[in-house]
Amino acid sequence: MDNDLMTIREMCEAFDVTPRTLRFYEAKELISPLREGQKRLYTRSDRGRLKLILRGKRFGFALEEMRQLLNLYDRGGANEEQLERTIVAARERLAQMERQRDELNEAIDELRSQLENGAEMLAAFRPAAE
Amino acid sequence: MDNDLMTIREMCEAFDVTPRTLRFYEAKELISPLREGQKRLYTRSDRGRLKLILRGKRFGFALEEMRQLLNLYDRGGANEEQLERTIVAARERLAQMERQRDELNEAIDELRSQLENGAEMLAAFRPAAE
DNA sequence: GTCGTGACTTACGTTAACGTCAAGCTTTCT
DNA sequence: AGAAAGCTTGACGTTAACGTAAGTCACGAC
Repeated sequence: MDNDLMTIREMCEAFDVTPRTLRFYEAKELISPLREGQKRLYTRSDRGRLKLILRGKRFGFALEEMRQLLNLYDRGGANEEQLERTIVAARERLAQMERQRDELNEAIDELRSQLENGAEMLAAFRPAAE
Repeated sequence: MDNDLMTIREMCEAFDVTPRTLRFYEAKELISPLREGQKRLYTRSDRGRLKLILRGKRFGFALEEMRQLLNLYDRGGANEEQLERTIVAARERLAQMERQRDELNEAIDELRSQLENGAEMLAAFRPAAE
C-alpha cells in the first residue's frame, strides 16, 4: 500500500496526475524512477520531488525552473549556498507574482470603470462620438 | 499626416505594433483595410477597431473573443441587444479576472509564508524530516 | 496458448499570437 | 536603367505542457 515503492498507477491516484504527465516529467529529467524490468517504480524521493514540482506549478514556476532548482540538490546535498539560491529564486518569483497581480488589478479597475460608464468601450464605433 | 487614410507603416508607429501583427489581425478577420493596388490603407474605422482590440488585449480578451464582439457591430450597427451582449461578455471577463487575481493572491500568501519559514519548501529532501 | 489488462515507446497534434525568412512586385532615387 | 526601399504573400518556426493515437511487450487468468 504505502510501501516505499509505488507503481505509476498508484502515483497517479495519489497525486492526481496522468501517466503521461509522469513520463513527461521523467523525459524532462525532473524525476527518475527505478525500473523493474520495463516498469517504473517510484521511491519516496520521487514522491518528494513530484510534490515540490506540483507546488512549484501552483506558484507559477515553469518546469524548467523547477528542474534547475531540483538539480541544485542532486549535486551533493543541500548546503547553505544551494539553499540560498533557491530562496533567491523564490523571492524573484514572488516579486513577479506581485507585479502580475498589480497589473491585473489595474486592468480590473479600468474594465470596471468602463462598465460603470455604460460600456463606452464602444465609443469608437459611433460616428457621432468625438 | 493624420489624413483619414494611413499606411501600414504609419499604423505601426501610431499603435506600436509590427506589420506582421496588422496582417495577422486581418487574416483573423479583425480588421479589413482598403486596398490601393496591393497596398493596405487603414481608415478611421480600422483605427477604432484596432484601438478596441488592443484595449481588449490589456483586459485579457483573446483575439477570437474580440472578433466576436467586434462582429456584433458589423451586423447592422450597435443596437440595444448587441450592446447588452457586449456588456455581459465584459462582466464575465471581469469576474474571471477577479477570480484569477484571488488565486494569485492565495499563491502569493502561500509562497510568502514558505519563505518566512526559512524555505521549508525543501523539507521533502531532507531524509531526517518526517 | 491466447485473451484481456496495463505498461511501455514513439511520435505527431494542440493552442495563441505572432516571428522570421523567402521570394516577388513596385515605386523611387540616382 | 539599375539598385535600394518598402510593400506584398506564403509558409514554416516558436513555446509550454502535456493529449492522443498507434503499435509492442509482458504477465496472470482461463
